[in-house]
Amino acid sequence: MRAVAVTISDVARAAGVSKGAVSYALNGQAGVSEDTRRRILSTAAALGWTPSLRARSLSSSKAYALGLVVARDPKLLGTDPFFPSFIAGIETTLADRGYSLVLTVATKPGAEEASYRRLAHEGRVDGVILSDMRTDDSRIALLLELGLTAVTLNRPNTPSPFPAVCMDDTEGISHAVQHLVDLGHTRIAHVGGSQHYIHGLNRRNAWADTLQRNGLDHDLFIEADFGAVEGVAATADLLARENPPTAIVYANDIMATAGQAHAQQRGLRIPDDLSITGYDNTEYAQYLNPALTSIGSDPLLWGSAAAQVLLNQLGGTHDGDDVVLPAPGLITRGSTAAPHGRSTPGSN
Amino acid sequence: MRAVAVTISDVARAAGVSKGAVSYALNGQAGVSEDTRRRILSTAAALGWTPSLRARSLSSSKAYALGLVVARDPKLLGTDPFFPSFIAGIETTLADRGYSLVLTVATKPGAEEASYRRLAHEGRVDGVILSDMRTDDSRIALLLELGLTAVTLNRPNTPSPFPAVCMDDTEGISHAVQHLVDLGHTRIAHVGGSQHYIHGLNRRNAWADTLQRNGLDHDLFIEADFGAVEGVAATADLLARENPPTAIVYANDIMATAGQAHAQQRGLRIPDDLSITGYDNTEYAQYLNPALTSIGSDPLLWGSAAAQVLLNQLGGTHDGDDVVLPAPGLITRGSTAAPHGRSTPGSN
DNA sequence: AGACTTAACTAAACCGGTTAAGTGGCCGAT
DNA sequence: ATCGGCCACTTAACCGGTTTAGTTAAGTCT
Repeated sequence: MRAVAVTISDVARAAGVSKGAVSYALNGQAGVSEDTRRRILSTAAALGWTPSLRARSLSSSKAYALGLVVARDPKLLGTDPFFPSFIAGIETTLADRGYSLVLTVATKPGAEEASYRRLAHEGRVDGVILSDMRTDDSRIALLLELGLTAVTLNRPNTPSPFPAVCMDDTEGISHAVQHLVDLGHTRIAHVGGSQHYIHGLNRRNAWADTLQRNGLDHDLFIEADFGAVEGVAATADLLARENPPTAIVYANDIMATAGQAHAQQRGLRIPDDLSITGYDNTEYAQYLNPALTSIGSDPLLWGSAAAQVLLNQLGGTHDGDDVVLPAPGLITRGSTAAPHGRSTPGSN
Repeated sequence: MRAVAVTISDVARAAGVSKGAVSYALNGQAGVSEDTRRRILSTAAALGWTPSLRARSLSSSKAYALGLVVARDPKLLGTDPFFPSFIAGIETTLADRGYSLVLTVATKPGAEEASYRRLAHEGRVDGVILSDMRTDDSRIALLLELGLTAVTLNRPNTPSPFPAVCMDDTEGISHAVQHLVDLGHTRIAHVGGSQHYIHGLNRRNAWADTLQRNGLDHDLFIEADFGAVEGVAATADLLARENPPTAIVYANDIMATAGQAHAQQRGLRIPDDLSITGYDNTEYAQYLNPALTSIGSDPLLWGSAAAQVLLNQLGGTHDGDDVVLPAPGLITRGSTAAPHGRSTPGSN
């Protein structure tokens, strides 16, 4: 077998110093001369020593890990392309800094709070990343109670002591709506996500504001849950109205995809009879028939940035400001066109 | 502030015993009488004491965590609905047993091995779950070298000392092919996933075997990478042939979706001119136009079972046998029908 | 030259558990 | 009665780091 384990004592002995000196040298603290530090570090390297994470954890009361609690209805879990990429982004930052990610999935209502409590109580993590912010999000108070540091994705609507990493939802939706208006649409509906989510709310507001700026009504709104089933129901509701929309802006690609299929089954041609836009620019969006106009966010970047801010916050080197990432842009594809095949008016 | 921390010493003092006795009582070991054990445990409960994970980790050389390394091309990461549900399944088992999941995402070639090495070297985890088994999978030797325990999803093709949790791929594909044969198809192609994966290989073999059993050729095979882009390319290749297939069995829903859209853009009607089947039964599959016939696996169950087996293995209570889960079944939808609108022949 | 800092270390306590080794009391066997 | 053995504990070492409280030698000030 290989050398079982080389400890700080082995290094100290080999370098002819005390354990304490090795610790100082390792952590870049005062207490050893530059010469000695170099000597210690080189003998450490020669012995192939790395400090034990566990021992370090115990004596320094740190976990060297971050937590992410994903709260999702089991049905919606597999559909969202956000998390895998987001997590990959987190990893790119963490791996470099010797941190790990502890992931928890909460599929039942009470499980989310329990997860945070457990992570904090067991000391599994030093901080958590809060995604899917909700209005009056109870997690902020919870984390304060638990003494966990955090970073939030976008700024919550309640006072929060935690830094936020922001990626604006509204710009993309505004572009989508304006794009439809420019094409000549006047009855533009919105199938939103749950309005308990800040981003659900933001997207709706951006839709409404842009319509208002163009002097159009924003009464064609239906709230759904970001899932395909409710996306279909909302679409059915809208299309059954006396004066149905000629375009629907969906809050994500899943609902848009489901809505598009439903409209087609009803005999509508897309985009001629109905224009459709999504959000997320999922991989399959471009392979739908017709390909889906969507808004392409960057979860990888978001994850990487969030992890960085949180680590800096933990290290005390964060300046306290929110970090603002570039807003996702509109990707125009075949699912949007002028209503009833009319050509684009000269606006824009 | 709340009580800072109650330690084993506090409990020992309160119960009038030594630290050791408390430890014995906690871990159900011999060394204390039943009466004393109860007394200790009840004072522990009264004080709200839970043993420190960190201290325990250090002295018992265990991490109380499992690892999962997801190796994926960044482009394919968001598309696969498998992992979120799979992870949720793992969680359901872990949470009950006080374990946590450390997740790593490896997007670059060398990163996967580095991840395993890091998890082992830092002692972050006690064992790992190996998914996406490959032929001659180098991870098995790697984990043996690193001294990590593991469980594999399906049995690898090389000797492996680790227990496997199996969910048969071949049955679903056989059903799909037989279903198409029964509808009257004779030229049934397969767009497979990467043949480096055992499940890519299995699905291809199941397709070929079923055709052979029905006296049909199995020469219409193209290997792709489970991604949409290569799915389209493979479809284009097949449809451009002199004698194109009337049905295509894809190795997953993403490629099937992309292939379907491509065929439709070429002017083919589905299912009349071309039948299509997928694999995974993704959420959006039923909302495609037409809805996609697919094979519905159960990642949640798989994750939960895998975690259970691994924990038992770690605890020494696993019997060493592989666990076999029910094989996923075929879900028939609108994307499959008799070729050229002919009615189903009388078979089956 | 003596008092006082300060740099560069060492020794030992500490984090909060587990566990090997030791101790006293009770029991049955000789 | 006495010895061995076992039960129910206690004591203390240990896991591998961090950190506080010394200690020593050299330098500074007056």
